[in-house]
Amino acid sequence: MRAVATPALPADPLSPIRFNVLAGPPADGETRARLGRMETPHGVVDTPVFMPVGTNATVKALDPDDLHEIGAQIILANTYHLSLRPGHVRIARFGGLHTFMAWDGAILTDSGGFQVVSLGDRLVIDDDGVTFRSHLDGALLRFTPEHSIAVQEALGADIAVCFDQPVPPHASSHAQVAEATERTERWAERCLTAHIRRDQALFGIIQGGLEPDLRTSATAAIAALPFDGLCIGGLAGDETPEQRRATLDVVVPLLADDPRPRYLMGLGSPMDLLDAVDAGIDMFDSVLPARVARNGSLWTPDGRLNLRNAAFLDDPRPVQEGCRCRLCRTFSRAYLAHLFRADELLAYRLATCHNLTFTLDFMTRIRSAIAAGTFPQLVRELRARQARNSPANDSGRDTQADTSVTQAAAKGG
RNA sequence: GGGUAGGUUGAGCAGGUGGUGAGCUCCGCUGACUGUAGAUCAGCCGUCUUCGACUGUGGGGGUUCGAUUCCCUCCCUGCCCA
Repeated sequence: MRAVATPALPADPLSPIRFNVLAGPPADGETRARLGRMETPHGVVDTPVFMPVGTNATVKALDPDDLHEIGAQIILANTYHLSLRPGHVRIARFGGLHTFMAWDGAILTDSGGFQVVSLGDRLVIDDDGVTFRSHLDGALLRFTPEHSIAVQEALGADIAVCFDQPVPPHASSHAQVAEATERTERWAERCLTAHIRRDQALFGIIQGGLEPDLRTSATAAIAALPFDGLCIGGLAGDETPEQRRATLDVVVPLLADDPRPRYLMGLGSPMDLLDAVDAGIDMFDSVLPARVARNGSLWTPDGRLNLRNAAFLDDPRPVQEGCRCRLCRTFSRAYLAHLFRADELLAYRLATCHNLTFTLDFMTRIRSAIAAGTFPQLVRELRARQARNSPANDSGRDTQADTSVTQAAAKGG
């Protein structure tokens, strides 16, 4: 299959981002994990990196000071949501997303393509673009690759992303996957043509579902275009970890000689991140840690705590012993449990601070292990711990086991 | 003391004017969440031997084949008048 591999492009000297692999995968092939450093117009991003999601120009419940404290170097915002409200033109009048939301770190905007899937039945897709109804007021809207790029240029993030058509999540036939994948390839070229801002990077998106042949062709097609980075879409859905890994094992080797960052869209649970880093991914984003935090689930090395459970009402301990976050530094489990029951807003901020700190510290530990050449040991250790903590018949999506597995990682950092 | 409206599963209610009251919202319990229409959603929430069964409409009594419903009486609560 190496024959299909994309001819390596030289790094674009005009690219607004500069990505360097500091520690590449060892020659023995035990892992494809790599340590990187991405320079953006708004600071350095150490990879592998997790990007907190701030759909509406805010990481829900947090402000930029919180984000800095957590250690966020780059966050994600959403083209679709911001174009509807408050409107990208308005944001542009305020000098762009960075000044509007007072965030001086890096920003990546998602293209709105994901809404094509998440807005489900309300849409009609044709070769030119997507027509659908606003989730805010039902107004009929149309997104095309050109429109998405125009909005993203107005928003002015450091990195824009191509408008794509994610593969429908459930039981898609090969023909349906092929249609979405090939359309995404055609749209990628249109996005590239439409994108003119020189101070903004543009990433292409590889689709292909779980079909090896389509992933192969999509990788070749997208990697052949002069993007600044490559996204892998459609892999944070309802597939199993094994299916995801198998797909990454198709895509990433084709990019072995490619100098650009690889971004797996939508992944966020600790074990999933570990596996994907092992498969050679550099960038991630997910709503998971923040959403789960708002709903009362706190990630710790010993597993996941649901702070709404009665057991925590009398628990004087911090959520996680030794954690550096705002919550654990100061407050008890009992206090947080009380805040959740009383529907107090502070609960959301503190819980979000914790889960994002946990996730970013986990990434720090991963980077340290890669730098030290001990990443394979880390993977083995955490997988063994997961196997120990979950019954043999485990489905592989047991979050309890998943987070408990990160104990060693959290301790190390 | 007189009048009046009530007393339904932790709370608040719906329903029921003689023919099988376990229905709702809170509270409570548990689970889920992966490029955010999500501070959301789902299940449970009288008892038990839980695909079903049983009990339950303030207490007691009466009429009746049958009472949550009709009658008597007592208790409790709100309001009005003394």
